[in-house]
Order: sequence, then structure tokens, then C-alpha cells
Amino acid sequence: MDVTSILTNLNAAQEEAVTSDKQHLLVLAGAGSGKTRVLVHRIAWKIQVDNISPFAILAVTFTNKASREMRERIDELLGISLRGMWVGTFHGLAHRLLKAHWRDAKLPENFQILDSDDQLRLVKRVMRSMDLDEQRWPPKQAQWWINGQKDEGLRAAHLQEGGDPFLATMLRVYRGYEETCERLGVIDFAELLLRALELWKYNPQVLAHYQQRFQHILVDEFQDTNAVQYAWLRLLAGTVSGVTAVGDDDQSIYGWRGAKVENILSYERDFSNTHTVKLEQNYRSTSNILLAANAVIAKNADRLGKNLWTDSGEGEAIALYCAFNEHDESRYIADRLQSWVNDGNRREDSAILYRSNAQSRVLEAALLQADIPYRIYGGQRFYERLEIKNALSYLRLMLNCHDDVAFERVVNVPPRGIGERTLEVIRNLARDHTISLWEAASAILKEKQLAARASNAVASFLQLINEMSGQLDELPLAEQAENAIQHSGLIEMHRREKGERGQARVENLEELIGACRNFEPEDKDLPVLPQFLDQVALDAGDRQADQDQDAVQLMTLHSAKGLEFPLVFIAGMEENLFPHKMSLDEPGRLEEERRLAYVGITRAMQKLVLTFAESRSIYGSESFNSVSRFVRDIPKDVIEEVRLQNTISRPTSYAASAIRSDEGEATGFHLGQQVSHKVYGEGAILNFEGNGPRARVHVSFEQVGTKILILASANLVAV
DNA sequence: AAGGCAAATGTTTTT
DNA sequence: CATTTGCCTT
Repeated sequence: MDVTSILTNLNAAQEEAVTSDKQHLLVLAGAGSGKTRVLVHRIAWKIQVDNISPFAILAVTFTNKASREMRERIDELLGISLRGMWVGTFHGLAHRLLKAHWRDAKLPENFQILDSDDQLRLVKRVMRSMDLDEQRWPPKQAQWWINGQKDEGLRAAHLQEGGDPFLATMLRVYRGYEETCERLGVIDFAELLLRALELWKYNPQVLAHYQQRFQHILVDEFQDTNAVQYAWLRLLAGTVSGVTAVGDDDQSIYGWRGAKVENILSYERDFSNTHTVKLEQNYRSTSNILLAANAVIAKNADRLGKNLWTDSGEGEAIALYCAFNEHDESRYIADRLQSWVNDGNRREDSAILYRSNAQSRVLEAALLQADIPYRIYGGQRFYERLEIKNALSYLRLMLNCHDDVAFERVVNVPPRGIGERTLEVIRNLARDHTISLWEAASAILKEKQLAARASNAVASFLQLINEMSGQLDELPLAEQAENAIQHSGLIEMHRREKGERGQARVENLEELIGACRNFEPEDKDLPVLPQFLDQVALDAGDRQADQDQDAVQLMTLHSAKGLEFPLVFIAGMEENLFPHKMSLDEPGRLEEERRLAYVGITRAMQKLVLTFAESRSIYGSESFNSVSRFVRDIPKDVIEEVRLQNTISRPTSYAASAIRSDEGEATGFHLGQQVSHKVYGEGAILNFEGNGPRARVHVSFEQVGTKILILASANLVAV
């Protein structure tokens, strides 16, 4: 094989990374610097030059999408079989390990994976059995807390309550939840990782096997690893294997869910004999866009320090539009998009990004109005939808009637007269005798402990499942799914549901049958249903397809990471929205928002359009926010402020905020600012009027509405 | 046990 | 504002 082909079209830094022969390699890859490329080419280099067998390589990513992409690109470059090479997500690989070593991991052979919805239900059940007040102790919070502990590698047994009533309660729930999971033989996502770590920790012979096997380990998006994932990697690498870690501290935006940027710093300490390469040349964006991105991120402290540069031209200025309100903002974006299309561009090549999903509504309305096709990413994914989860629960019960999570979910869906009371009897018996709900239900029927009506309902449910699972081996997957959906009455239930929602649910159920038909099991010799269920649990399915239509893409800034578009809009560049007000208290949070802004800006290849609204209704009431600090951090000479109808370049100030800041400086307040008045309470500044001692201010108070006050005597206090 | 109405409650998301 | 959740009635 010709080795030079691996190195063609690589720049010096990329080549250095691909060919590095130090044991460990850390690649700090700026946005758009060819990160995946380096990863893929390094794998090729390891195989063809260092003669490492694909069998001895493990490549790990965070998302299924990233892992699919990596597989495809390795395939493309090498054109050889990837057989034996492990490429997957952290969770996927952990699952694979646990399946192979279920005994050592102290799991039942056919353990089920809980998604966050299942997990919440279970936490709720545990908390209810502990008689905790759901108002005082929200189950969501407990779930969050438990996952947070697990992400840190902490089990209930490792923790001390230390007299703190909050901790004490959380810990009790954690213990109860752990016990329940253990009894049911189910594991949640965080558990998947923690178990895989413990599998190696407590079974040195298993660990040794994998340590010997994997000579080289590659990790993508290293800045997103949490404590458990990092420990897992260290353990696997041992002292012999090499580790290539690729990441960007400036793109760490998942700290709030346990990701530790510090892992990048620890890396050089924990893995000796490390070489670090920075990829700073950007192949994606114009220099104006990079200038903006660099300026925004420069305000963060504790960066490893990278500066993106490009040798492509300046490109166009970054447009900034100050809208009156969110409708005006959306209309502007739609207009701008329309002219982009009229100029012969594809909608597909543009994206509208925003901080929170709630912003998409207004944008959608404007696009609909303008007749511009769009595609929304985010929100609920296919296998997470209620109707799909119900259908899957029937399949799970057919496979294993002792699956209590599935049993709870669909025992009375569609309603068949098995209510809370009946269920409570079954639950109690199951708990007292440590048997499954299925067994408890059967026992109760036999002993005739129920009223005739409830008894009949339970009996017919058990019979339904029995009948369906009787045909398990005979029918193909799609027909089993169809049976489940038909005979359970699920499809009939949604048909009767009024409105579009029912219609959509029926269609989704039909799509599920299609998905079953298209499913290709990894191992053709094993039963197909369990493989299907596992796959579905680990990959909730890409959001609505409809790929064929040329459409604008709408998504949150978070989900835009890793993508690029010639034209990018970022809507809602306002204080309190972006940076989000929730993240203003903690400085670490604010830095993460700044990185999110950096991620957003660096998605744009040719043209970036930032918009903000002077007034925006949030949850029904109007709020007034000033332009985001991130916009103010961008050098003014790369910004072109857009006014209605005409476009003016204003190197000195933004027209809209100029008025504000002038008045703001004179009065100590600015438009939209939250202030407090000792009689009227809190409100927002709507307008200023006049100058000097007679200056007046319009304030919209939350309690009493809008008042006009003499600024000098109102004694307003900034909130 | 099921359907209807009032009240609460609102970041970001992958697995 | 819009959706979900819990309580209350039939």
C-alpha cells in the first residue's frame, strides 16, 4: 500500500499529528481544522506504517452519528475490512463489554437498558414507595442528582450524608433506586459506563485481556469525557497501549452534564510520554468570521490557548440585525434566506441556530409564512416518542414477560380497566416475594384476590402477551411488531385520538413497522428481537428524516456542534437569553456560554448573520433585553449593522445600542434593564424621555404595569 | 377507573 | 403563551 497517499493534502500540523510516534498524542483541534480527518488518517497510519492490526485498534466517540461517520471515512480511505476494529460510542462499547462479560459484571444475561424516561419513572416509583412529597422532592431533581453522582463514579455506598437533609434524602433515593435496578436487572446510561469501568476494576483478568488486545486507542471530542469515561480510558490504556486524544477545550459545552474539560489538562500528567499538537489552521470559515470567534473566546480565562487562522480571504462582514421583537427578527431571517435562495443557493446550506428550543416556534411561523421549507433538529426523537415506547414495551414483554419496566408502562395502555388500586395489589405482592410483576399478577389471579372486573382485565392482559409471545420464533420482526401494535389496541387507541396528534402517532407506529422491516441484525445467528431492542435503546434514531427536500435547518447551538453551513443565522443574541440568565450566577457557567457562542460562530463558512430583538415575549409576558455581550465582544470593523430597508456600515457603534449606551451612561440605566422601585416593585425600563434633572423614565412593572417616573426622584435601584 | 379542568412551570442533550 | 402535571369529579 502506498503510504504517501495517507499524507497527501495534510498540512504540517496535521501530518505531525498523524505520524507522531510518541506513545500518546494529544491533538488540540480548533473548529474546522480537520479533526476527524486527522483521526481517520492516524488510524490508517497505525495500520499501514506501524503495522498495527485493525483488531488492536479501538476508536471511541460520543454520538452514534460521529461513530458512523468515522467508520465510513476509514472505509473510504483504507478500502479494507474494518473487521475486528472496535469503533463505537462510549455507551455502545460499554454495552458490548457488559454483554460479553455479564457474569463478571454481575448482571443478568439479558439486562435491559433504561433510557432517561424509563429512569424517571423508576425513580418516581422508588420515591413514592418512600412516601416522599413530590413537591418538596422533585423526582427530576433526584434523577439528575443520581446521574451526577454516577458520572463522577460514585455509588450510594461511597457517599456520606453528613447531616445535610438534602443529601440524606437524595442518598436514600439513590440506595432505593440502585436496589430496584439490581432487582429488575436494568441499567441506565450512566450505569452502563460505571459498570463497564467496574468490570475491569474488579476483574483484572478481563482487563488484562483488553489491555493486551488494544494497542492503540483513539478518542474523539475528548473535552466532553466525564470522570468515569476518563478513568475507563486510563484503565484500558494501562502502561503499554497508546492513546490519541482529540479535542478542543474551547468547544466544551457539556460541563452541565458532567463533562470535564480538565481531563485535557490531566491527560499530559496522567499519560507520560505525550506529544501535543495544535491544529489552528481553519479550512471552514472566512477570516472575518474567525476574527469574531477568536475575539469572543479570548475573554475566557484558563484556555489552553489556540488562535484560529485561515489563508482564505476576509469574506463578507458579519451582519447584525436589531429587531423590534421576535416576530420582526424571524421575518428578517426569512427575508434574508429568501434572497439567498434567489441568488441561486440551496436552503440546505443554511442554518438558523438558537440558544433554546422555545425560540423555534416563531421562526417556524415566519418560514411557513414565507413558504420556505425547513427542518427542525431536536426535540423528541423517534424511539423516544410515547407511542413508540409503548409499542416497544409490548415487544419487550413478548420477549421477556418479567420485564417489569415494560409491564408497568403498558399494563393499562390502552386503558383496559387495570387501575392504580389493582396495580398496587400486584406491586405489593411482587415486592414482598421478590418476584416479577408478571408472576405476581398470575399468582393473584390464581388466588382470586381481585374483584371479577379487575380480575378479568388482568387475565386478558396476560393472555394477550402470552398469545403474542407464542409466535415469537415463527414470524419476522416486522410482523411481530405489527401484531403487537394491532392486538394490543395501541393503533386503535391513537386512531380514535382526535386532532393531528393522533394521526401523527398512527403514522409513527407504521414507521416503526418499517424500521423493523429494514433492521439488519449484527449477528445473523442470534435472535433478532433482542438485538433490535438493544440497538434502539442505544440509538434513539435520528430526528425526522425527510432528507430529500431542500430545507433550511433549525437547531440549537448545542446540536450544531460538529456541523458547518455556508450561511448561518444566530437568532436571539440577547443578554438573559444568550448568555442564558440561568448561567449568569456561576462564572464557570458563563464561560461555557461563551464557548457556546464560539461554537455557533465557527459553524459559519461564508456568511454569518446575528440577530437580536429589543423586545421579546417569553412565557406570555414581554421582556426587554440588551444586545448580548458576545456581540459586543466582536470587533466592530467586521460587523455590518443592518437597518430596515438599507444597510449602513457603522464602524463606531451599533445604531440601536448607541442610543442605549448614551442614555445608559448618563442615567446609570439602560433600556430593558431590570430595576426595583420601593412602591411599585420590580420592572423593566422601556424608554427614556428628556435630559438632565427633568429626565423621565418609562418602566413596565410586573405588578402595576407601566409607569412614567421622574428619574431623579424615583430612586430606582438596579436589580 | 377514566376523563375533564385548573394550576404549575418552564436552558442546553447524548447515551 | 403552551404544554404538561395533579387533583377532582363522574
